[in-house]
Amino acid sequence: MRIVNIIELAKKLNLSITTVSRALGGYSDVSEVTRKRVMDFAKKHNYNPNPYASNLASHKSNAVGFVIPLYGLNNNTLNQISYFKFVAGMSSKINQGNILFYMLFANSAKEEMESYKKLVEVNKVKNIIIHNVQTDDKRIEYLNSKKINFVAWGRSKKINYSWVDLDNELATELIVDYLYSKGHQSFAFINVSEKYNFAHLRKKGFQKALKKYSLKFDKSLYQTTSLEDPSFSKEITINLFKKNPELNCIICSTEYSSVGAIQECAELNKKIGEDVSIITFDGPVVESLTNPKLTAISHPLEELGTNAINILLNTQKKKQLSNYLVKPHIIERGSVKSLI
Amino acid sequence: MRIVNIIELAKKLNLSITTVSRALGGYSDVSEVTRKRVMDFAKKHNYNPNPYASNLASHKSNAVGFVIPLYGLNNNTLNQISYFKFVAGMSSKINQGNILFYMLFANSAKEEMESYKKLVEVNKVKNIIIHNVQTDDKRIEYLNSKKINFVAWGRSKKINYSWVDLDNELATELIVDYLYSKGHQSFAFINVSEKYNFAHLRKKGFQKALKKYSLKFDKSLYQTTSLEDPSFSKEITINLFKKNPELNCIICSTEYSSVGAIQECAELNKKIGEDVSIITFDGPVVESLTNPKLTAISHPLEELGTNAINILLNTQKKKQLSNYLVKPHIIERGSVKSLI
DNA sequence: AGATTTTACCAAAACGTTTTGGTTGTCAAA
DNA sequence: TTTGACAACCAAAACGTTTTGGTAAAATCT
Repeated sequence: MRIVNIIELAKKLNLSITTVSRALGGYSDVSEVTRKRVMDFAKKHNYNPNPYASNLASHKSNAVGFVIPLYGLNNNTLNQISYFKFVAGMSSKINQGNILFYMLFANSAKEEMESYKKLVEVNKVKNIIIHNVQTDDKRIEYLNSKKINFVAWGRSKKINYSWVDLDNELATELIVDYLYSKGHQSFAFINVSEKYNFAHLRKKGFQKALKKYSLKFDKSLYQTTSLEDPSFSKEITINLFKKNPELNCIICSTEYSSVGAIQECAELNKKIGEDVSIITFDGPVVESLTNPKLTAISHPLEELGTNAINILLNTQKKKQLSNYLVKPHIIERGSVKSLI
Repeated sequence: MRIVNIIELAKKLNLSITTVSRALGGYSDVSEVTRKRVMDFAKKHNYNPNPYASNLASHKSNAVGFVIPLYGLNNNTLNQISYFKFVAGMSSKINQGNILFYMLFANSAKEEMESYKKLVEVNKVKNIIIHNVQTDDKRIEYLNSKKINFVAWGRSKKINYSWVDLDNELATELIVDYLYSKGHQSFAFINVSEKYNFAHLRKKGFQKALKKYSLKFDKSLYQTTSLEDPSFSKEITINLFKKNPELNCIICSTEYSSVGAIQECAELNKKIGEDVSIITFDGPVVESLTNPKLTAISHPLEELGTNAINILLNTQKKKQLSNYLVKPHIIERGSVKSLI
């Protein structure tokens, strides 16, 4: 006697389909006594409304969409694992609520935009999380035009949307605080091109912290690298040492650049954690696969994902912009030598 | 004048809804002339059948489910990136067809089994891809009892299901072929515990190839390591060199073990590609982040994903078991020295 | 030419929900 | 006692497809 649909459920309960539906849906025109009876009975028989029927009838799906690009910068594994961890952070919320989660992959810019359209027009998704936001982003334009509820992972310079982000400014500030507390007063910073807003913010925090300790911003110790090429950051490291033979401390903005720095230090026979201190933004490689593992500023992608979906589901009801700035902290792994 | 559903489509075409539906569905009771007219018109107006309506009406959902574990062995980044790449391989097929793709995450064994049940009972998914199959797997039992169409990524010892897998036996055979062709006749093999079937097959291929060249299987050169701990494989490497001071060639079954081997070689001042040759199974770390990058046997996860979903969608119609064995090949990156 | 099969089409039912637009009965206010 | 408001319920329509069970006309066979 397995009850599979709302019709059988209503029959057994001696109620109309309408009342059962509205009891389950939390409407106020059902008495509390009846509601409890319905809910208990539904739970007991493990009734789950057919999502296809329910989406069809209600026009709104409680689905969340996410598009992962597999081209350009995002074609590198380290970036992909970021997406993975971010999505994993969303998972518990998705599992709890009865939420459909649609993840699409895009192999080109064109496919990416089409994926968003597919989410909206085919899958009828009303909630979307986007990332790598540009100022004047076409996706935002589109999503607004379709009145889709969305949250961005990362901030562009012009913000008129809900977002979550790492506090990149605080991150570099904490790094400098930490290094200073270990007696370091001179350090190179291998950052990413400032056209990326997160890199801009990291530089800002870096300079702010320097000022705090009355340290000078030395242009020859500040370098930017492309986002993907480790060999390029190796060259940067070579040049840094050439220009500054005394250099004994490097801050890296990406895992790739720290891998490059590690390799060059090995070649120069400089021991990390001894002759040279390296501190970086955390990630899967430097946390366990480099030798030595690197001291890093945390980059809690799961937390970002969790907050993104929380905000998404809240703004769905409240219709009000909201945001969350994740606070990082230092994770010591011994690649920074104390000079005191 | 945007056409959004089949009703408007039929009206504009001066055909019945039935005929439009059947033309699009590829039924034979529609003339070729009409079919072409319908298909062209539908394409021109970017018509996509509402998946909820279509699943509801047809009782068979064209939805595909996939569960990613985030606990135990699968909690390590390198394993997670495997899932990611596998899923990415499925993506183009999913994007093309009007397929709903459900991806769930599980933080415990209990949650994992529940995720499969959720896919089947709540999401009404009829097609599922599973992985890490055990002999006598509870999931298979469950999926069979619910008559769910599924494909496994990987084979257990007892197979009565459709599957895709890397040809692990051929992989180690090709590795030995390659090493032999470079003049190597003695090599260590750091494998994984044979309780994993893929490791068993890799050993089998290894031994088969040894026999081919009349080489002896030297027990002291064959070691197994845990699947996650790089420091452990470092110790194994130490021991290998202790017992076999002449050792100049190592085969690694996982990225972790090759990272361990690399680190130990560095400590012993043995140059890779010169003093010691290393060859491994390919992955994101050894392909670009180690120094040097390692020569490897390809491990095309995307291809596995693509084939898995192809088989899944085919078996849906034909109701016949099927499988696909992906052929690997050597990718030279200079970590193997030629002795000839 | 008449009978049969095949081709090409269609109206209506079905899928399992949600939503709309009610109705009925009870209770308080007039 | 009538009126209005409210609480608690329900029948039927709607959502956009697919499928079922047809029909009429054309083609083929006897």
